[in-house]
Amino acid sequence: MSVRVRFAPSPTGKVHIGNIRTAIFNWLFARHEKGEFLLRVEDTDRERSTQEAIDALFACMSWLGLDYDGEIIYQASRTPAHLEAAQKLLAENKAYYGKAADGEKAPLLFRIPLNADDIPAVRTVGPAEIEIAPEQPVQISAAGVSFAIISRKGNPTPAEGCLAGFKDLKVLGNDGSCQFDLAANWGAVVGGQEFTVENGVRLAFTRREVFYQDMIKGELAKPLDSMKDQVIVRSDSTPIFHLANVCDDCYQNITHIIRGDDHVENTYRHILLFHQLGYPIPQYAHLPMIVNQQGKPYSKRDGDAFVGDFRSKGYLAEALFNYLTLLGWSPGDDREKMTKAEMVESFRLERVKSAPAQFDLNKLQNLNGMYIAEMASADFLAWAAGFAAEYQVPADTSSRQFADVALLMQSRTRQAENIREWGYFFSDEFEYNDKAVKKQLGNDAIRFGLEHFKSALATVLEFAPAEAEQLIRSTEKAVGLDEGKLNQPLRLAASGVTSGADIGSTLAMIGKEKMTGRIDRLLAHFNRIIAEA
RNA sequence: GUCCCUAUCGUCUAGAGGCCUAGGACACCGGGUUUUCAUCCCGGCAACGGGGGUUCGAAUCCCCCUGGGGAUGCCA
Repeated sequence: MSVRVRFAPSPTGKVHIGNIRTAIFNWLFARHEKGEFLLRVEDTDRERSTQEAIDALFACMSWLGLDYDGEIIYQASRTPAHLEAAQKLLAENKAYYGKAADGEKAPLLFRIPLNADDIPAVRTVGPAEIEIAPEQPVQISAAGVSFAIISRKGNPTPAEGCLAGFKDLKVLGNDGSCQFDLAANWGAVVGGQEFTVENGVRLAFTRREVFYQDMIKGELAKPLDSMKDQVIVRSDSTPIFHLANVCDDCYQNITHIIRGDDHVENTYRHILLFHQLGYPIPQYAHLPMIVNQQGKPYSKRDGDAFVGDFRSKGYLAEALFNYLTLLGWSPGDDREKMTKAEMVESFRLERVKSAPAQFDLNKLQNLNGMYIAEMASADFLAWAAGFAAEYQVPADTSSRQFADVALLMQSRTRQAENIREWGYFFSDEFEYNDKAVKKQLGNDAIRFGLEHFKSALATVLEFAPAEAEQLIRSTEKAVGLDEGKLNQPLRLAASGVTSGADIGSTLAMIGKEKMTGRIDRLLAHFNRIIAEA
């Protein structure tokens, strides 16, 4: 059967970096296996699901190039089917009504199958014994067995498990005598009778467990006696996530479920649900979580964890996609910057790590810079133009001048925020780095050189990069300065700061007239800060 | 509290008993190129959490501890 995976977000907030990483891994796996990548919107939480969140989700997915196959399924529209499945389980005695709270309808519970031995995903571990606190009576009913274990510190701690987990349970007393034999009372208990057993010190039974092979984590298992029957239909008759999720996975013929680590505990129950519903059990792969730069799980407070924010901060989709892929996965060799095609080709779930990965903005920025550096000029221009206003660059972004500046600065742009530093090309309004001004202009010869350069400027006709640089050299020579000594002072005059593109191009781009004014302005500024000091 | 998962440089990772005096990348620090800056090149700093085993040999296997994460809902 060909691979079918799904991404099933619930649109209750903006898509988060961890969610989209799950989508990416599903997508990568599907494309690698030449299978299908389906999208299911789990909007059953009517209170918190919003259209806005759904729109944002689509926007993020298409931005990242996560194309999906087939029709989108909206889970809320399938509620009748979920309820129908619940009724079927009830009719087959695979579910039962629990206790109703005051004035409410009873919720429907999924029963961990009593005949679990017949299920391939369940295996017998062997005899087991649990020490229990004798002061706490053991309660036995169709809903399960409840008792109190003794914690490491010796305190009685409440515990309970489903009936199926204790099929041949014997409650043993202090003298080793059997206080209660479940097998002997099986019919009565299943029939609804409740038993309370006092003074038990030990539970003896055959332990069985649900197990499966996780494609990332390896073999995982959970004892039946640690599982509880789970509500699948609420008192208000709405289906619960577990039911809806499993039903829809059946409906969509999902073959591989790739999701976050936080779902491993649910998996055992889901496996049983698949089985009881009469569907084949899919393969599972649980992805490690992504933690923030403090090493903590992302929470609502980590505002910058929303995918859309990365876009608006100027991260390229390719860079973010590439970076996220590297969080918890590597191709097994030294490649890091990879094309989508390369990632699809090398992607193996088996190579996904199993421990949480910490998000590193530095590395993302570096990768982003690499992607920016190789953008086609036209693309870079369009991208940069989109951020000019936001970063107060007073330029007509369709102008020739803007294009020249952008291309000159492309190789030193790692994030959109760097565009803020282009302002001096377009406006005389910029701040000086005073520390640098003091350092660079403290020398009389330098200030003289600047004056000299200014006058020389008036005499030149051509002021292209090469000529500008030539003029600096000849000025230095004329006033007796070593070569290069005028570079930084002129850069300060031009931009107020000490770093930028090459000096000739920078001056030429600003132009003769403006440079003349800016040299005067720098000199005046220097005199002012010296006077103040 | 209980159950489960997990643990290599600050960070992302390579490593599946000898190829490891542990490799790459980011960050950081030097040096070179660029008469500035960035790119680029060269170099440096820096890790197997601790303790027990198993083995001729352990980052790799087992156990314990510690740290981190998850789960313990009529949330998803």
